[in-house]
Amino acid sequence: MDISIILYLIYKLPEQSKLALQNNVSEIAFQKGHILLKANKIESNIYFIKKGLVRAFIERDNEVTFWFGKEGETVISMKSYVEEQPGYESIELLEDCELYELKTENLKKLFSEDVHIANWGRKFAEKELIKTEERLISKQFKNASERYLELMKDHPELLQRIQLGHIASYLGITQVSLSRIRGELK
Amino acid sequence: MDISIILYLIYKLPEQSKLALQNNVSEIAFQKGHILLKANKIESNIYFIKKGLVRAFIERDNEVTFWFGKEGETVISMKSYVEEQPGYESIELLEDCELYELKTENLKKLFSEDVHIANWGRKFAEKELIKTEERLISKQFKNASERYLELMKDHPELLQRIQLGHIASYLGITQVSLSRIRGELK
DNA sequence: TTCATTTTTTATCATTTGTTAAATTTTTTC
DNA sequence: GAAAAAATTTAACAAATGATAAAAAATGAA
Repeated sequence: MDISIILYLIYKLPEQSKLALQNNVSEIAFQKGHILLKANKIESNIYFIKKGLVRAFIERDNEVTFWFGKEGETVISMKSYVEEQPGYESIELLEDCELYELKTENLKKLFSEDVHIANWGRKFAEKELIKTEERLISKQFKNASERYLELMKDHPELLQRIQLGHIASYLGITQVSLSRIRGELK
Repeated sequence: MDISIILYLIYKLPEQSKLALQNNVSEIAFQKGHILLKANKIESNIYFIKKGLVRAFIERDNEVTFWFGKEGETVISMKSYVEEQPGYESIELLEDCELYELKTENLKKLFSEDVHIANWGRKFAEKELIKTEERLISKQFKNASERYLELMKDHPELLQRIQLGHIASYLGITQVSLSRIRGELK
């Protein structure tokens, strides 16, 4: 997915602002397994996924996957980006990826200079917020089985591309529980 | 809490922008029990809490409280605000409240005109996003008992001000389970 | 292909949380 | 302050999910 489309899907920018933003973006590729962002570190870049698939995970006693990103999505350590503090998540590439890279330092400069880009940044945060809020509510209302069906309905392609251990973790259950749920659905 | 402080806690604005924003804010008071925002409705105002306490809840088969707002916090139907679509939550006043009211229509006009206010709006969404993300992660990592202890630690005053049925719902468990957890902690 | 490794499923038992109903405590109203 | 209403706790049993181990299936490397 081209960068101009990715930016547009967040918020339509006037031509000049769009170019100003795109001029700060460079292309880069990494292989499956690469760790793109590291936990407990202030990250200085954000990425847009041109092609491929990644996951965000947090490690404590166990490891929990809490986000998947595919083509068109933004890879970001939110805590680094918002508070300039070490983030809690690492990002691992689940497939070979082509990415667009943007230095947050440059982005923040553009935010202060260009009202359209500031509103683009606002829309980005707002849309991410809606998605996160919907997941929180889903978790509050639905049991594991219902959340699995919801994922199948909303993102069926992820089930083809991601191994079930990660899916289970994302759903907030163990892999064994997910297998049981899948078994019961047959 | 005064409006100037509330706005400042989100993002420091230059004097002129601050006044432009404050000029669109009016004061209003409602009694405990009042429904400030209604689910399935496109809401046209947002509110800042000067004094008092509110909850956001969603009704389906059962009713789930998923947010509490106290002095200094912003009351908003995020779906209305971001997507101009009917929101899923209602807001009920848990105490008599003094509020600052702001028409989203006016706010959006200011976003397009004033880069500082656009960045204020960006920061607002970003900070809400961090809070929501942290709750989602807490839900993924911790069991009900741990989440209760976390709430006691981070917001002890809420436990004094809010009845346990709402707290249990917020934690994602039944009131009976919460009582059991409290009993075991003694 | 064949063997080794990884992923997924199945089974068993333990723990957590839900459901329902009743008892107790607290708050509100008169 | 007494009665009524609302909120909280307790108890008993049911259902969902976790933990551990082992079996089966799928994938990858030589």
